[in-house]
Amino acid sequence: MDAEISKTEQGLRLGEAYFLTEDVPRLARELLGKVLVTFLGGERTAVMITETEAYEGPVDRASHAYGHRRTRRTGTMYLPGGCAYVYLCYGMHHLFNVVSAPAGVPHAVLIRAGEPLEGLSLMLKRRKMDKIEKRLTAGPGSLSRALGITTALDAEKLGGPKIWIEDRGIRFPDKEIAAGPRIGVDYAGEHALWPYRFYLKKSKWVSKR
DNA sequence: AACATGATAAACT
DNA sequence: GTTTATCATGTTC
Repeated sequence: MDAEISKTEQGLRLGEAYFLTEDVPRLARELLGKVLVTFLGGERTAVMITETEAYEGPVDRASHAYGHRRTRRTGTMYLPGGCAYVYLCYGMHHLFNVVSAPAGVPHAVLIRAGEPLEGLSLMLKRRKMDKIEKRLTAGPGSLSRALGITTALDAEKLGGPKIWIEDRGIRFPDKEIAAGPRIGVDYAGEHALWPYRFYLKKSKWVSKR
């Protein structure tokens, strides 16, 4: 079931205040249905967010900022909510997170998947694919590649002009949303079991069922 | 040495 | 179609 959104429709850009909450699991759930837009090199691409994960900084063993760890990489998460945290994973994947909470509280939401809405041909080109299929934008590394997001955007504010998030009024009832353990964080012990991953049950644009 | 992954191939059902 | 194994890749600590 594809979201019905015209190519030219615009939504309300979420401002910094939206991202200042410390309730990062709630924010992760709220971001489902929001529209992530990049405008790079004069070209625009957009997806509707379908899968997210919350990382609760200091108290979360799965977070890079567990125990207030502060390094060159994690410093970005201590910025005020509303900017991008982009880092390189496994040497080749640029993973995009939304920094959350006020300055000094290193919470973040990993955006794991989305439904393609705009700039489909450019997304295909960036992914070196020739037809639209799930793997275009399902999975955090694939999503970033399709949207042109790299570590060059680390610490970039989500107010535009390069990258922002819109509310186009798309809403989902709780019964259409699944919550479960996060992916690929087994090293975090029992914290890996926290139900901090959220996704749309009915969407095909999700990395794993 | 570890790491918030993805592509591919081979061996299943 | 699905599961499973393997590996590419480079920054961080």
